Amino acid sequence: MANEEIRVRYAPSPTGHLHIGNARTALFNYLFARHMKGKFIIRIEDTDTKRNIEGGEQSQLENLDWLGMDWDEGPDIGGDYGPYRQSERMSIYLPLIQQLVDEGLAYESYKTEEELEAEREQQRANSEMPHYVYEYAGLTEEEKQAKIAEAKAKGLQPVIRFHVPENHTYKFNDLVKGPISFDSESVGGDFVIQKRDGMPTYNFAVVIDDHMMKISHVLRGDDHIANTPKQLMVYEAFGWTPPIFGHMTLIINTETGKKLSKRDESVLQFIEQYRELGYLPNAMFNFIALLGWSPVGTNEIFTRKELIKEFDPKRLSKSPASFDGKKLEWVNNQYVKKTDSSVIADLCLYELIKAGRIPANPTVEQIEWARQLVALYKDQMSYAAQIVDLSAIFFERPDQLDEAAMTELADDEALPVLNAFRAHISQVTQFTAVQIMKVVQEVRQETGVKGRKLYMPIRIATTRSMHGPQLGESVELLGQKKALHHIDETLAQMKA
RNA sequence: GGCCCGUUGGUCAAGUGGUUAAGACACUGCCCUUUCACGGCGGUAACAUGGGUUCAAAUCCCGUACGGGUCACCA
Repeated sequence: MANEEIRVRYAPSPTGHLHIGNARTALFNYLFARHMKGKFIIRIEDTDTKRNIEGGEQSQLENLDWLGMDWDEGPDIGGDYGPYRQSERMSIYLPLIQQLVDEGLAYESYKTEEELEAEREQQRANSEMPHYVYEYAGLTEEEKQAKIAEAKAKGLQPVIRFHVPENHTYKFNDLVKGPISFDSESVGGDFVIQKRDGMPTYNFAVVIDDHMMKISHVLRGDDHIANTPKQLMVYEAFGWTPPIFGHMTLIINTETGKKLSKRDESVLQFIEQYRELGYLPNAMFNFIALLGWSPVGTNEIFTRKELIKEFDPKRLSKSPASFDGKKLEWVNNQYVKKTDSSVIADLCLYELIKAGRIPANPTVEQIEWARQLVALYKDQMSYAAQIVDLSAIFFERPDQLDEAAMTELADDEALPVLNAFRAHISQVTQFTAVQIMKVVQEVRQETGVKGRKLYMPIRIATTRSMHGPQLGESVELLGQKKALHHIDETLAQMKA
């Protein structure tokens, strides 16, 4: 095993969009593969035909791609160990299931779901752990056959259950958690390996595929720990060597302290939602890599390349990772600031159009205007969708001025400043930031007012707010007409 | 309930027997600045708990408490 190629996989079921938790699993597998110069494989686990959704696989792949992960083998590109969809691997599973049955390691089970549910109900009532009870216990071979014949006569379809060995301890050395062991009694009885509809179950198919695809390491969520002994049993039954397992802690919601649940609405859970808000893929990649893993130094901002270089599964955390949306915003802002303005502008343009702030088919002038707008806010923007609120003063009808603003305007010097500014600014032919600031200087000379007493009234009157980006640029983007209109409204208000 | 796992500042998170117990986010002070933001320099604040082991324990062992995961013909 030691010299064999490192091969890891991300194996989603196509039941929905790419969830943060899954994205993280994929990402760590990806980093591990790239770091070790091994292979990263994608396999679709679609054995639950009822839960598969239209476009689920496509969405998973698209979002991985958006995050910047590439894979060496997968359902879309094939590979030497295909097919890469479990639903297409029936011809591999079926003979192996039969083999176990022939060897007496698995058997047909006719207990119905109702019976099983009743059984579990009863056990819970007795405060026992719910578990399957061997249905042919104490029967002779003849009696057993008779029971099977009876079930068949009723038209019942069996499932295939795996015989769980008794008095056996299953141990593995987890890459993240260290040594873990389970007694065979603790897995809940003989488990199903083939469902009534003929499909293999997860715990069976995953073993077959990982073995056939020569997977060397399995990095997955904590929630799979309890499945591991079952899988080890299957490896044992076939005489195969299991891969190395590493169970990563789950991502929890800081507010509730619980595992991020898809129904949890306090946190956006899907990669697509962040994409839609204008988050940058590299920032998401960076942030997700820090969820349950920490680099050696104190730096937290890494390129994909650096992360590949730095990644070490030994540094995967043992305690739960908490999803902190504020931190994500900060990380994304770090990226926004250093990303090419035109990229940010395009994302913002999309958001502005979506918000109805600019038309769906903007003119060249409108696009240019939007670019200038974005440049003003780039440094403080966490993600592109924020441009909509940040730039509200350029779109919404001016609100009432707040008390603090009115206090500023109540100053004796405010009125002369505004009157002078209005007189000059209405005459400007080239309405640019440079010209506007020139006017401000003229007002200064004319009135003798300077500093805050000069700038603040102008800022408030034009942008209708005490705060905002650079004055010249802001007023330029407002446009002459709007600026004058705002000034007039303000003057009217001051007289009232 | 059984079995598994975890517990360092408000929130994350380094730390693997001897440290002034990193760093980040958030909060906050000062500086920069016409304002906001960005940026720079500071600040407040932590080893769940009780027993061991040891010259020495956040680090190792046991118990307790709290939290989480899992117990499907879902993955």
